[in-house]
Amino acid sequence: MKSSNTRTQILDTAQELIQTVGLNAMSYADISQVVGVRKASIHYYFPSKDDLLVALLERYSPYFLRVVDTILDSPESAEVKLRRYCGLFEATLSSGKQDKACLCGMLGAEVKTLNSPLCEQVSQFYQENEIRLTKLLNEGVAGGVFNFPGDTTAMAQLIFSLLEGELLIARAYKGVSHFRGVVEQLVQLVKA
Amino acid sequence: MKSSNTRTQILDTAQELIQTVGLNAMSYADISQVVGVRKASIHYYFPSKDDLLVALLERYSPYFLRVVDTILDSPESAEVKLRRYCGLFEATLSSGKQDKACLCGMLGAEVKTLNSPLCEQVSQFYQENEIRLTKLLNEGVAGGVFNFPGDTTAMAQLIFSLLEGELLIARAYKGVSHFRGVVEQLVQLVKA
DNA sequence: GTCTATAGCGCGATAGAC
DNA sequence: GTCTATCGCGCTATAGAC
Repeated sequence: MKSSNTRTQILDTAQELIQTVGLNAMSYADISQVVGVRKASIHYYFPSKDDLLVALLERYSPYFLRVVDTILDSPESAEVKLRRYCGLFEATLSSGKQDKACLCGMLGAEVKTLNSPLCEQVSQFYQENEIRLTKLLNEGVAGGVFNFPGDTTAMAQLIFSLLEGELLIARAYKGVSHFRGVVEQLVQLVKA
Repeated sequence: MKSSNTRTQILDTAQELIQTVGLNAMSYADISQVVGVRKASIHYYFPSKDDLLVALLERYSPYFLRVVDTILDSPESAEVKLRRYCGLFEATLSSGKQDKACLCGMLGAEVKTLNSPLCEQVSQFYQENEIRLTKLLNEGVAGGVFNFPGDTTAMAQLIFSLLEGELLIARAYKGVSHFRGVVEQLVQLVKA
């Protein structure tokens, strides 16, 4: 269908814009210009901006987590899995014309301007990532690949915050090279 | 002077608002309501929003870095210094009515909407923090308090990204307890 | 489904009285 | 310095023709 294609284009464009400039700096007019339809057409698919954002998160979060699950289920070593997980974030950073952050990282900054169901969706995304990272770390520790002090849950939280923060810092500061250096340091830490 | 007092109130309010909802969600009207003067009066002190933001950064960055320097110059152990540095971020999170992020962390998310002199000020802040963290880590390693693989520069970048990211995550997710858990994990990592 | 047209509001910013 | 008043713009959103 042509209609669902427009819908997808709107979602894709909105996501890219939010990941670049943030939710509060993105407008229907911006989307309109990229997709090539009028603002009113966007309202046909997503009556309010909240509707658009809900649809965006309902698409983004399961997709991202499914990719993570694929990594976790792969036959690679825990170290490779961790590198691939970090690679998802690096790919986000350097895809597109401008450096992008994680969708939910951007929304984390703007979280106090969201209504509560949306907050819930964002924090749910964080939680699901931490759960998967914990599982990954547990595997690595059990297999003798990883060895670090403290507990895996706290370490998973540390890694997730680090990646989300690093995406924002790298955008303003040194770009991908900064990101890669930090990931390498992280891998050293867990292997030690 | 009464005038400079109003100016300070405007800066304080603007900073708190940006650290809570972000630059693009904050308006002169919002500041006006808190300070109790009209929008036009704010334009008297800061003709444009950029002027306000420049003044804000010129006040925030040196102040924050001076506090960091005080910590570095104290006679404490490297571990205590690191904990106190992290404590600066925790204090930011839980001061005020709502959870706040670091000013430059918020601006990092919105960096693609800033003009280049402002970007420069933000990335300068990141750099100065990383420099001081590197120094702190070097001290700890030299004194035998810290022991971790990899190099201190990358570790400093990791810690800074972690703290900036954690402020954003904790605001949406589990608040101060999440933050404290991650800091504790970090301290374990560097001491190992 | 997509369009034109427009309502209604909040924004940053300025002019000029006091 | 602070005010009232106002301009011009961009925003979200809606109504109604095609």
